[in-house]
Parts: sequence; structure tokens; C-alpha cells
Amino acid sequence: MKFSTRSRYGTRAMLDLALHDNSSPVRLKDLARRQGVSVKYLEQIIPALKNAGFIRSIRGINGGYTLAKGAGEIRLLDIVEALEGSLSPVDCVDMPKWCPRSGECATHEVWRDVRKAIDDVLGGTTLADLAERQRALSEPR
Amino acid sequence: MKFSTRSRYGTRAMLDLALHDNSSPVRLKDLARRQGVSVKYLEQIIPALKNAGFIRSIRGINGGYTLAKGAGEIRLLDIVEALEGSLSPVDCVDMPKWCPRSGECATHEVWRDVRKAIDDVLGGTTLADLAERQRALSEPR
DNA sequence: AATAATTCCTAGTAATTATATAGGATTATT
DNA sequence: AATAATCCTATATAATTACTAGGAATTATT
Repeated sequence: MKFSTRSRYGTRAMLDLALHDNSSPVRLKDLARRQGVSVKYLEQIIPALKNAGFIRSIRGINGGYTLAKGAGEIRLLDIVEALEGSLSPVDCVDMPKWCPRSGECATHEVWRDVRKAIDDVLGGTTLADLAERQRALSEPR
Repeated sequence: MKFSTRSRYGTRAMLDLALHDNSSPVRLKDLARRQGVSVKYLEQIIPALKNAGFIRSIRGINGGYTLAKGAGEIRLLDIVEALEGSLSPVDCVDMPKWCPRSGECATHEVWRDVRKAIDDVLGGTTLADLAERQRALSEPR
């Protein structure tokens, strides 16, 4: 019941892009250095974010990545699901038929509740919210 | 981000024991048949529940398992953690030092919120609640 | 005392997933 | 033409998952 490093690194990458939004494209090299992840591994994670339509890439020299939408339109739920797959703690939540008991199983209902609770947290937080939290954390006091 | 079969089967096993509480000890054979799991696999899951103090075993012929406490005193959170380990979606939630960034990382806060949401659902549901839900589901209407 | 039915314990194993690394192809600026 | 970036595909390794197997220990019944 852990998120994979893909989700952790990928979410941090999205946050990094959000914080550098209104500047020139962010090079993978810089992103990797700031986040403490290898370029090669990030390179493998990024396509999922691109396919999901969250980021745009610019190739060639002076290339890099930028957000493809406003940070306020991207929910953390979407990011993590793009990287991790469904966040249902058991398969019967997404596919009731997957388990023949699901219709008459009380645990099924609880797993559904768990899923909803995760949805509410991650679905209620946008990348803009996350960036704001980050700025608050980094702010000198 | 899935529960293991240990958690799914183990929780169902606990529910089964709760539903057969005030009768003679439940044999693993019967439990396994009703839940559609092999005896051998359940045999491997059960010790975690016993070590956690949730069930009691009676050895020898006519042996089996019973709950060791009232169903109302056992939270699903405790059961799943006994079977699954910590439900924190990332290690930095339990061990902030595990990631050097945790003190200044906004994602850390969100992962903490996710953990809390799961805690609230699973910590707010006892085995007695689950059994009641199950009875309601099985009830003829 | 023997038998049978149960839990208990330890080890093994095949498949999958996680976490990367490697090498080179493609693209665009200068 | 050179350079610096993204893109694509393959490979490696370690850990985890989901079991299975075999037999030892225990206890009620006969």
C-alpha cells in the first residue's frame, strides 16, 4: 500500500514545473538535479505525464518542459493516477465483476469508502494548491 | 497502491470469525471454503492476526479459531496494518527523516493528508460495524 | 494407547513489479 | 556542422507477491 517512486518523483516534477511556470522551459537536467533523481529515470516517468496532457515538451537545444494547462486545472488525483494507475485499494472497487462476491460483501463497501477518501483528498487539491503550499513552506519568516 | 491479498483475505477471515462468534471455534478448513481461499495460504496469513492479539486458536481435534476480543474493539485499521504494514502511502509520512526534503516539501504534507483520510475511514470502522453491514447485505428483503 | 483431525512451523518457488541504467535516434538552435 | 536537448527501446537486478509443500506438534475420541 505504497505509492511507487514514479508517483513521488512525478508529482515532485509537476510541482517543480508549476513553480517555474512563467519562465523558459525547464530542462530535464535541471529538474533532475533539483529533485535529486537521475535524468534517466525521470526520462522514463515523463512520458506518462505528457500522454495525459499535463505537460508539453520542446525538443532540440533550449528545449525542456512546461505545463500544458493552468496549474489550477490539474488535480493531484489525475497526476497520481496517470503515474500509478487506479488508486482503488482493491480491484473490485473499479470492477465489481472482478470478484464474484462483491455484490454481497461488506468489505467491498469499506474498500469503496477508502477509495473515496483518497479521491477526496487528492481530487480536492490542484497543482496550484500544491505550489502555494510549497511557497508558504519556502517563505522566510 | 493496492492492498495485498493478505489484507483482503485476512479481513474477510476476521469478518467470518465475527459472524460465527458465539458458536464453536471456526476450523480453518471451513473458513477457507467459505471465503474461497486455500487452507495453505490462509494458514500463512492467520499468524499475523494471532500475534496482533485479535484471534485465539484452539489446537487439536475440534480445534479452530475464535475472536480474542469483542468485535467492537477491533478496528479495521488495526487488522489491515497487522497484515499489510503501515498504510502510509510514502515512507516519509512515518519517518520524516527518511527523506531529507520532508521538512520543506509540500508533497509530504499531501501524503500525510492521504494517510489521515485512510486512517479516518479504517480507524472509524470496527469489526462489529463490518459484521453489521454484512448482515444487512445478506438480509432477505 | 492408537487414531484422526486439527493447528503450527519452516522452507521453497514462480511470476510479477519496482527501480532503475544504457545506448543511440531524433530534433532544433546556433 | 556542432551542440544540446528530448525521445525511444531494451536490459538488469532486486524485491515483493502469492502461493505451495511437507511434516511436526497438539488434543479429543475411541
